[in-house]
Amino acid sequence: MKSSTPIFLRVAVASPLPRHFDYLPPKNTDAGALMPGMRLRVPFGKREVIGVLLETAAHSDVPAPKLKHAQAVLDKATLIPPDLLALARWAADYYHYPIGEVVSTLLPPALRMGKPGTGADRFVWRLTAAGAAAEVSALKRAPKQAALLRVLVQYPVGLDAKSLDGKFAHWQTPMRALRRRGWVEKIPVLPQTPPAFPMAAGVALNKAQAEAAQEIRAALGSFRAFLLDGVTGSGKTEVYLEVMAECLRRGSQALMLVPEIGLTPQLLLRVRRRFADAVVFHSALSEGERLAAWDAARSGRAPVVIGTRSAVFLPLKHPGLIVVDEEHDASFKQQDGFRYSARDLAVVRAARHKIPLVLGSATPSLESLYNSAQSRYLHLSLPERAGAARHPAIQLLDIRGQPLHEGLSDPMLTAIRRHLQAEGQVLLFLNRRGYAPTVMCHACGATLQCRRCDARLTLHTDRQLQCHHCGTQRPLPARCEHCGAGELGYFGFGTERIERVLAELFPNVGIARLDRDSTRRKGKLEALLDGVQRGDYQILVGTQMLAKGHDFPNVTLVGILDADQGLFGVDFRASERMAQLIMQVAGRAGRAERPGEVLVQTHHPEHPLLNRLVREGYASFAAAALAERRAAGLPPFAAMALLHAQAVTRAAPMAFLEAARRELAPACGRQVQLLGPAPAPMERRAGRFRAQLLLLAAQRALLQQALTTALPALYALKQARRVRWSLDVDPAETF
DNA sequence: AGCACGCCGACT
DNA sequence: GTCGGCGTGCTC
Repeated sequence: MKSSTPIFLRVAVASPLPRHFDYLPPKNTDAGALMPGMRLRVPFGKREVIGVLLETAAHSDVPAPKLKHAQAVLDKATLIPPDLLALARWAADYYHYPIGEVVSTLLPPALRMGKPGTGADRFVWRLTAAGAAAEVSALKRAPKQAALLRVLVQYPVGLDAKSLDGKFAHWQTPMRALRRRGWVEKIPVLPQTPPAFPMAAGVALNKAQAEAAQEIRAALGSFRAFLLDGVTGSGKTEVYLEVMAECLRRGSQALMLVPEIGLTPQLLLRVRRRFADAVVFHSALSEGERLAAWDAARSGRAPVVIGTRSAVFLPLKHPGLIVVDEEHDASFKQQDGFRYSARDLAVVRAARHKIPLVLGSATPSLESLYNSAQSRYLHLSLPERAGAARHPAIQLLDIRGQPLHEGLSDPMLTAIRRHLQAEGQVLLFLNRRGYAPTVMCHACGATLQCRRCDARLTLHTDRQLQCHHCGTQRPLPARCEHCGAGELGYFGFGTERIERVLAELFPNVGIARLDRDSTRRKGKLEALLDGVQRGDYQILVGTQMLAKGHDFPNVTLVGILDADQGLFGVDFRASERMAQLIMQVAGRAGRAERPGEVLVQTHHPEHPLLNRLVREGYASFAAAALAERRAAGLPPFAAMALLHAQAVTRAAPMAFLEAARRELAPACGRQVQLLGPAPAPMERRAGRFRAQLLLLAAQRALLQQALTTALPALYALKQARRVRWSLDVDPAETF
């Protein structure tokens, strides 16, 4: 039946334009069958692109002559479920990012490019009563139909497309013929609540774990956010698994988000051991694997999905629970393009689904601690370590004026010897890879600089100079490029240098170095970790790679070689990061019955925050750090946004931001502070000059309002054309 | 983003 | 004489 009222399609088109585009329905299409979340092929300028239908509307603001017809509908049913589409629209608003790009990031690449959704379980074909009674001999002149009929007879419940593909080369045409005869019917399969996912029994929980699990379990079926706070080894994972199991028993799916580096074989093994059908989702999957995982989540076939940041956008047929493990981890925040926080979106998503959310961490972000204090989250603590191990004692080593042997103080070396003699393993943490971060000419004092960045080059043991900011490499020159003298000295320490020194000091001890360089080759990380477990190595030297995800049960001494880096960073979150890193690394020690020892080398043993951390623990540190944030009017006590610009010329970013400030100022009023513009602390990076403008407001709504008001004008600025600019709402780093 | 149009420099 | 540099404009 044709309707006389025109229908307009609001379509999200992947383009950097912050709006949707209106179209007329495709010709010869029943517009009533168009559902939000379907993909459309639409003409866009001079080309054809894939768009996603956001909604249909009875009117359009676009002048009629401009409106074009969509070309075709690519999906028979809604591809992106309405709840997810709504989340995308919310996120596009919140992050002030173009809706087309946001919707595009929801889709796995295969679907983005217009390939058909797998749809394997959406329809089955089965014989009708007439078909079952039919004589195959009546199909003598249609052997393909006859063969198909013989197959279908064996499957009274029907076969889906995937099964048919496996049994029959070109079944579509004969199948259509059989349907015309009325012998076969095509039935949509309503993905029913998965009746019983196979699930192994869990381990017995201790009292604190059981209580935490009980609190969360009781919230299933409603929205409630929990901050599950427990030191390394306190058994957060068992609590997650227990609640996930209950979620599955109720026929719902559980989504678990983990940091990029946290998706370790160890964790996967634990999850898979409990839930054999758990599906993994991360950006390293192939196109086909991503599509399969996406579809498994969407159809409800996947009881558990475990994935990194982007998994927060997976469609879920029966959402029941979201878990964010290591919620403080920086990798939940996308750092380019659509700069969303998967952790924050998980909270929003759980609230919209009316399901519980669990944020877990041994070192919660100050944001989450603040939200707990405000009673927005329920704070659950797992106080002690599971098993017998005690929390390791942390001790500061004052290295001011102390002799250092290539970065290692006497007390540190003594402790290393002592623990090695006691047959313990030693873990040394230094968040700087390479051999030496500075190469300086002894004759003229010039340092070797990256040509594309305002940064010094790091020397590596292969005598290559590497820029850790843009990745460029060049060989170490024989003489100074400035004065021609051949007196280049190497200053500072990286993991490679520490490794070499230790090899000289402890010639008979196995040393493993774990950093991005030593684990670049596939399988190398696993091999090193296996070696550590087997006891091939007694000393581990490494970067933050050591802090995350891996257990080192025989490590009894943890040495943090340089705690000072984080104390005076330019970013207001530097001390929070350093505290989290120290606690995470410290947590690697003493997993077994042996108590661990943690030594922290510092030039600032009297630093108040560092002292709080070491003497009283992370919670005390966090309270002090939060008090500082409050006094300074910084997040989480204020809402922040960062307007960032970069260009090959020095002037363009500043010119754009000056103009942006003029546009923003009236919208900001006195309630929203504008700070800057100012060149970024490292102004030039990878050949581009960078600058930024900071927006700060006591109330988030005011900040959002100012951005919403002024942003269209920013897109229209002529200075915008000369730069690459981006807006970062809730920036994780202020550069 | 992509794609086209448009106006000024060094080459088959 | 043209090929092509990137400034400018536009996408329902």
